[in-house]
Amino acid sequence: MLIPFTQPMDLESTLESGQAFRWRRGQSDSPDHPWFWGVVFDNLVKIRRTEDGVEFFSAPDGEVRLSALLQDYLRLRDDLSSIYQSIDTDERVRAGIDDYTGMRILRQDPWECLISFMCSSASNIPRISKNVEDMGRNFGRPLSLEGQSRHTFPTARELAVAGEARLRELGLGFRAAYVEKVAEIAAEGRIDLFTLREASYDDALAELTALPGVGDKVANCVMLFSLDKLEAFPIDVWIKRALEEWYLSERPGGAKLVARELRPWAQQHFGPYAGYANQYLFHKRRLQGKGARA
DNA sequence: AGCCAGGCCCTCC
DNA sequence: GGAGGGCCTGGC
Repeated sequence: MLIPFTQPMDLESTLESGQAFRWRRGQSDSPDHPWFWGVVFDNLVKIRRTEDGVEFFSAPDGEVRLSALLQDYLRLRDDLSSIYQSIDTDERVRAGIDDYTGMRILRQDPWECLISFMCSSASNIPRISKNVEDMGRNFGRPLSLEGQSRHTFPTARELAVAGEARLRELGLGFRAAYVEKVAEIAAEGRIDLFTLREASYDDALAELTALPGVGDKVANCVMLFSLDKLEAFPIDVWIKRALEEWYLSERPGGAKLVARELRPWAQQHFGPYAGYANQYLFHKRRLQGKGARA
């Protein structure tokens, strides 16, 4: 099915910029319009950009049923031109926008997003992807589309039943205990992530960081990528480097802001779509590498 | 070999 | 309140 869409939409940077960990490139496809395979809300989806829009296939829900959800997931209703206008305050963001025009923040399943970013502590994207995929394969339910097989991301109950020991076997390391605890909390209904979409930024942050293994950085990722908090501003080592070198190194005395002051500064500086600015700066910085200062 | 990764938590001062 | 070390594991 084709979702007609002529506004900027770059699937490659959107799906491969470290927001989500389940997207894989299809093999032997036309290089101009590669298929991306992934799992979205209990559906196996393959998707690609075409001249006219976004084309996709899905199962077990058919394309007609999944179309609205996918538009939602891809945030096709975000008006990128006005967002760009809002965050384009300097040449650094401008360069990111020029390089990755059409990169969008995703609107993911909050549960999968939370557990995925809990797994990101002191890790890296290939390993996080492996952890998430392994959790699905071992504790989720099978999905198939056109002969390809993947698994749903496990529910809170499924992960709670799995337990720390089995999660450690999958290579989650010290994160396994946190995942088990949070899965138990969610399975018992002691936190409802979807209602946090309606909560204020501060309230959502407080609720999330009360969870074991969830600190300021992970909470901001979850809020940005799944809870509609586009002002969220995750500060990891890449963003910290980028801010310090690109924005703060020339401050009087070269005084560096401590981490606690960094986010308020960024949210003030970049405005209500600070999370979009974050994503463009992060993606550009990460692909440049830690040594690049230009 | 030893250090570091897209953090978090706990202990100390 | 904030600096510093420990934590699983894989990769260089």
